[in-house]
Amino acid sequence: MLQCADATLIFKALSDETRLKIIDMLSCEELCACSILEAFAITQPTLSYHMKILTESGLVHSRKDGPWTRYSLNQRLFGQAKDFLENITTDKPDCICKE
Amino acid sequence: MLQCADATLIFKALSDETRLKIIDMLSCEELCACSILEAFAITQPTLSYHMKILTESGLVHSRKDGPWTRYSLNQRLFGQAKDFLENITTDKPDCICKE
DNA sequence: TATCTATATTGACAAATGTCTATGTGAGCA
DNA sequence: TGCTCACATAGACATTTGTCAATATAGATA
Repeated sequence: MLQCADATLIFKALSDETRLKIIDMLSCEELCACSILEAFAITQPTLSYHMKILTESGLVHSRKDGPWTRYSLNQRLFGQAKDFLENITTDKPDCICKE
Repeated sequence: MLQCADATLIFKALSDETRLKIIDMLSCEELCACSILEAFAITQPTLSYHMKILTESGLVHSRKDGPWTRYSLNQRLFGQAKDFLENITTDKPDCICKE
C-alpha cells in the first residue's frame, strides 16, 4: 500500500496537462523521447524535464537503447494509485480521524 | 468522462500531503473546519486555503450550517478520477498518439 | 577521428504554491 | 447592541514549478 508521501509524488507527476498527454501516448506503446516531442510545442529540454518527473515518480519506466531512451508505463504503479484513491475515500478503522 | 484540464485540477488538489490526510478524515464522516484543524499543526487560514483548493477541484463539498462550514467527500468525482486514470493508461483508438 | 543525432544538465527567470499574520464577515448569544 | 466563535480574505514572503537558451554527454557513423 502506498504511503501519503509516495502518493503525493505520484499526484504531483499527474498534475500537469502535458504529462497527462504523454501518459496517454505511452498507453499505446513504448516510445522514445523524440517521438513524444513531435506531439508537443515544447523544447527538448522541457520534455526531458517532464520525463524526469514521470520516471522519478515511478509511473514511467525508461531504458537506454543505443542513442535513444525508450519510455513505457509502469502499469503496476497506476494500479496502486487507484487503490490508494479507493483506500483514502473509504471509511476504515485506522483512519487518521480516529487517533 | 473528465477532460485533461479538469483532471489536472483534481490531481493538483491531491498532490499535497495535508490535503490527502484531510480527504482520509472525510472518508469517515462529514466534518467542520474546526474539527479538521485540530488534527494538523497549521494555522486556520492555511486550512481554509487547503479547503478552498479541495472544494474548487470538486472533490469536496461544503455546506454552511449556522456558524460552521461542513465538509464532505464528493465520492462521484473520486470515481471519475479513477476512471480517468484507467482510461489514459489503456490503449484506445482515439489516443493522441494516433492523430 | 570528426561529426551527427538523441538526450540530459545547467542556469536564468516568471509564475504558481503553501505558509504566515492581520483583518473582515456573519451567525449566535448575553 | 456588543461580544464571541467559526471561517474567509488580503497581503507578504520563501519555495517550488515549468519553461527556455546554452551547453554537455554518449552512441552511431563517415
